[in-house]
Amino acid sequence: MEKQPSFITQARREQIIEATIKALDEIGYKSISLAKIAKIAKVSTGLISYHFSDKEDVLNNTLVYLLKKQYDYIKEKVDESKSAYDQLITFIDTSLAYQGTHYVHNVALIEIIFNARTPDNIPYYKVSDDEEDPLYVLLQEILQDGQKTKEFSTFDTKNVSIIIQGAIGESMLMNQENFNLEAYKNELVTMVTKMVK
Amino acid sequence: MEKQPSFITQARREQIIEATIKALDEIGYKSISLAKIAKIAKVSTGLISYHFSDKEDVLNNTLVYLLKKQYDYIKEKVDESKSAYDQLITFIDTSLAYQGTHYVHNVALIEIIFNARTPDNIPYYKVSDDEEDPLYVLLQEILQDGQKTKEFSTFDTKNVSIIIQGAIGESMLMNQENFNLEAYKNELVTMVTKMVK
DNA sequence: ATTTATTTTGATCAGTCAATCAGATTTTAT
DNA sequence: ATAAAATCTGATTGACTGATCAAAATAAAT
Repeated sequence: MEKQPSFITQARREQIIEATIKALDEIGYKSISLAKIAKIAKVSTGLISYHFSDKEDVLNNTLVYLLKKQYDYIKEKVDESKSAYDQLITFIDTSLAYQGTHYVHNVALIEIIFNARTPDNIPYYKVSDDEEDPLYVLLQEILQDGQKTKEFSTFDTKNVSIIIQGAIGESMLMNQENFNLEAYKNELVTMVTKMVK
Repeated sequence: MEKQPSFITQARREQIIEATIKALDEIGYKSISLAKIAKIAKVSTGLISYHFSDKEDVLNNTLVYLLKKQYDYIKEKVDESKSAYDQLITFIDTSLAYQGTHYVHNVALIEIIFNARTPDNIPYYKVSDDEEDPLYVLLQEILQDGQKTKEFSTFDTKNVSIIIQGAIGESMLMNQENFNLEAYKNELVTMVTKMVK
């Protein structure tokens, strides 16, 4: 039986993870150092090594933390809707809204996904599979449900998931000044409706 | 008047840039070093410094090189089509095809865009504007043309450009094994047709 | 053939950083 | 109160890397 980590350990780990997120936003993956994380978290560098096996372990845990937060946020909202169509719109709305409300988290997510590599040196963005990624699974399930209930027409749910996720993801990369998130949301909802109905 | 770089200089610079692309694919932006680039290019580290001001200069020139290659490839094909609709389909086809034929170039492009930062530490992916990016401009022009000639319905060309570019870009990140690029291309063309017609 | 300019090498230097660890501090158990 | 365990610090170490530069090799000019 595994021993539960103490509350102090849990709190420290979260504190270090939050500092890592902030550091990723400020200086990026390439320049991040344990010293920088320690400074933001206001702890010593040694403490990071005490709570994590190494730097990679810190970043892996930060990635898991970020993915879970994002998924939980979206999943909770989607579950409030009943029809497949409403769920689909909620999925889009919430995904886009998350970018506004959790901007720094999104930046950190991008920084890790496009830099972290598996032990055999394969980048995460090449690994991340639409069959593993819970958000992809959720979106595909919504589309499949809609086809079952005849709300949606016939199309390949996997490919349409990729189109929608791509359209959502692309807006993350938009320059905030020249970009009207609300207008984009409306346009995307209109277009997705044309696609699936 | 500026002196033209000699042929040797031009050839060496391209050799180093091609080695950089290969290195980015192999070990990624984070781990890339002048020593690694030098090893792949089969030259000494000092030679890189002789032809480029610093490491950042190497990567900036590699980015420009990659963007130009991609744009030229797509632009040439698009210009062969006449109607706006044909151009739009060609744009999608060619963009997706480029990923297949120039896979390593695409990986290198991703590695740089999501890591390189401006002197004031702003990531390129936050800078890259749909108003500057030639590919975005090209796509928006196609959409605007189609609206002028009544081939397309009314919609916001900027936002729809983002949707289409997102759908194209997302497929770059797909695991090659479980992903049928040809089927995706067909689905995307179908969906984009529904969107713009 | 000789001088001058260009190109290339690889050793060296200075700086950075991840990881370690001996010892200090705090918490928990007895 | 005391011992044991857990938590934390910050200096140190060893490895790595970008950039420099003196000297060598090559090419071009005279």
